[in-house]
Amino acid sequence: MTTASAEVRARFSPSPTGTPHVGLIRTVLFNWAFARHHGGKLVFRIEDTDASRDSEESYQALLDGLRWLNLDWDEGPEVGGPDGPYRQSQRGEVYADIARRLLDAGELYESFSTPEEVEARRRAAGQDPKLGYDNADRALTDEQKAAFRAEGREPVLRLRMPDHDITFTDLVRGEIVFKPGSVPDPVLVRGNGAPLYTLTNPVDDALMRITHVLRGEDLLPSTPRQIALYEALQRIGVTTFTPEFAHLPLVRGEGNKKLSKRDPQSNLFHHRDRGFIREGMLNYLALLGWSIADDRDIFTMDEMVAAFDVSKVNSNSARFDLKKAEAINAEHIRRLSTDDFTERVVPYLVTAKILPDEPSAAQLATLRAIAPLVQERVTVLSDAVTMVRFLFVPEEEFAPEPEAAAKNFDAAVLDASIAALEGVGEWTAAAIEEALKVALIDGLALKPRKAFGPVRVATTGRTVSPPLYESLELLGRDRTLSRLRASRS
RNA sequence: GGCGCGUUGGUCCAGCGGCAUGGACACUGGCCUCUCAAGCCAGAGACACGGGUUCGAUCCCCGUACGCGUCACCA
Repeated sequence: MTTASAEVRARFSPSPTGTPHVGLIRTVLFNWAFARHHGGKLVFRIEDTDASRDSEESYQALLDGLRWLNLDWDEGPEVGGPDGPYRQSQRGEVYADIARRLLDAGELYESFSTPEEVEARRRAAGQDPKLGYDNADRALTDEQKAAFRAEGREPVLRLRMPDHDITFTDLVRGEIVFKPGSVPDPVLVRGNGAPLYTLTNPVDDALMRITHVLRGEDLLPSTPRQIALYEALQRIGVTTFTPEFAHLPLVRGEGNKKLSKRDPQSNLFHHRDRGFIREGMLNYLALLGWSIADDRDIFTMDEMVAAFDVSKVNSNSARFDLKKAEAINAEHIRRLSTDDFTERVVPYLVTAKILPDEPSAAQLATLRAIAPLVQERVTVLSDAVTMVRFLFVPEEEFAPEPEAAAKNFDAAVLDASIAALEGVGEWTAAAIEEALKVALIDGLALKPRKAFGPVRVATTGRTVSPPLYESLELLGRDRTLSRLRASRS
């Protein structure tokens, strides 16, 4: 195994099936941070060799997700590069050529055994059929092959695994050894000539001169056969080195299993739709197997890039914890400027029909005014919907939550509030506060909780709202008074 | 079952030979307070087990248990 050139070249090579999974995005993020940290290149390649599972929608969703997160790549779809095309479905001739050369060199051999035959042989020998292929076709004679062909059988192409230990130093886990015989000769090309992942993935990594492969731990058992292929590719002159490997911890869900694609929490867009912001999502994902310091877990992507060290990645699996993710997200939301927050929250209000598709300048001004008070009260952007609804809802549609009204309405308090607010001169939060305190705390000798509860429910409709005086100022005198009066009828 | 990886509070991440441990989330109590948050203070809570190496092991080695991954003409 010789060393690579100095430039770091990392890659991510997803298969476009389904919707982007947070575990996949975590892996992309680590590759991205690794490449950026080392000033190297990040290659993006699409592994769409299984037409029955891959889809264009999934491919577009992948691009959408990565663009949302601002995870950029140096070579790949849409940006091009020297080693394209970057979709494996368009690289058929590359794989056919290499497979032919490997076969000619004796690295691959034709195998005619069906899975049923392999299983039968295992059973006949008293072995566990789960042991898999038994390498029985390694030494087929030309006559035997001709006989199989005469039966109409099409051979698969298998890689001849070496009979020595395969040892490599995983950047996360250290030295890992696989003994000869523990990995059966894998199929690289189907009977119909179609190349499989087992061929295309290492071949493309070799052709794209990838120096570091950071991927999920679930791929650790497939590493020995890939290293064996690399060694074969070196013997036929396709590449000169074997990349380094780093197997990142799995992302688990509730229970202990790998976070399932069926679980909504695994869906990146589910979180985006709820109002995770990219800064929060990325920060949380980074924590799944890595930490920036022992006393800090809020950071920016610039900080992550500066600090990222793949050898510091934890080797045990991580659990996706929504509560922690939300806490991290909330912290990043609070760090946004008021304008930025306002801008980002608008689409969520539009989706919820709180604002029209084209909000008016007045509506945006109101939103911006309430924004700082909302900003520190949300964990995801969609939380803002219920907090600001009272300011934008058409007056005829406004109605306090029945339960809150039943519990909080108090005729004496509401009457006193109406009288006090009618007398307010300039309609400001400070004046409103003064008037209500004089009337309710001093006048009726009420505890603050008892005093303001009815006013809050009558005007905002809910028992929980942004701070009351500021809310009323923004609501305006007319709507405040009419809602208070309505609560008395 | 074979192969491989892992095991520090409920969860995530630190500590990797020298006082049983530090931070975050969650939880509990308190302060603040017009509600809810935010903020501040306090509290509870962990080194899977057994051997070995060592003056000394959470840390190094071996074993056991448990968990997980993987064993396709999917990726």
